[in-house]
Amino acid sequence: MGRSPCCDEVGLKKGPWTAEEDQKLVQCIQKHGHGSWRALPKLAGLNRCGKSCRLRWTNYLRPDIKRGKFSSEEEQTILHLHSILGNKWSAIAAHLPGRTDNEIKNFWNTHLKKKLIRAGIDPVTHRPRTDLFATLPQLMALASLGVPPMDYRSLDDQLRAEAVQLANLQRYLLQSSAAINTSTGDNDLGGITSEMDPTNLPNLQPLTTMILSTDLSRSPFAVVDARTQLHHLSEISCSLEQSPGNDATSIYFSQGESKGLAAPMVSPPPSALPPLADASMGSGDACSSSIYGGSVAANSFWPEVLFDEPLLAEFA
DNA sequence: AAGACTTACAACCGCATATAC
DNA sequence: TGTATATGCGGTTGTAAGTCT
Repeated sequence: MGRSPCCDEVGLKKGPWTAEEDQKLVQCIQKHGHGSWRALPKLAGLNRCGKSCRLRWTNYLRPDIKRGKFSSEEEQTILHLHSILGNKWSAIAAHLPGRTDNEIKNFWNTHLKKKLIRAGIDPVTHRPRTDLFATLPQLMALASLGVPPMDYRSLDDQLRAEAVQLANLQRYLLQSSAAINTSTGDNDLGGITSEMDPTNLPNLQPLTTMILSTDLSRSPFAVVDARTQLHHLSEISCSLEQSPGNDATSIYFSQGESKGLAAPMVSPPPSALPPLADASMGSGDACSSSIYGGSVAANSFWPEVLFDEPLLAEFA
């Protein structure tokens, strides 16, 4: 075991390759192949280590490398494969002819990762970012009305109750946002308390408690998704566009049903709820849809990732 | 025009695994 | 079977080019 001593040799050149070095390397590989990368530099007359030569060849000089911008199809493929394989760049590259793992990795780090983050999606899990939700208790502290008793007799009951609470929270946050927009134009929720009519605020204390105590790892994705979606609402500074049916509860239950959860028995009247966030702000259906190429259920926040069974088996 | 900042990507580093002896 | 070496991989860095102020 241990590290290769291949690059420990002193006096070897590092840094960018010159055209002359490239030419030497290409000619040597065309003539002798690359049976041993360690032996190759000497053979080619290069003052480089074998590792550097291998990298230069595989990432840049190989004749079958496809250069230029990634097509939208390639982008979709990378997103899809990354959702399954994670940062297995070489495995992803194997499904994209002509693209190197290094190139895909760079494309991911400079474009796709940022795109997902802007959309409120965790680039690691490909799920809505739950870390954003960490600040919700502070928001919740703004709504400090009475606490009604809640009796969670079963998980389903708990989920239903939570859905109602989430819907209330959504309404509250949207009201907050609207109040801020009209009064100050500011998006800082820290200043909303005096702007709000307390009689319109839902009772949010049970949800605060639930947020702090719930084990998210055992919660259905739907709960996490709905919570995250609601958190995004706290960041709204743009105008809110009417979009019937996109309330928290419908999101919650459309996801819940897809995960095999019980159908809802309680649902707030959609007409009573304000609309969901404007897609242009970088969260919600439209944005996710544009990222994932349209594989988004009509009334759900999160796109259904289409897992490729043979591929999964391959990497199981 | 120039400095600050951002973006893109080539290249390096070090760890993990495969292979040779 | 154990150890040394070679190779591959993923994370990170350095820097040139582009953009903004």
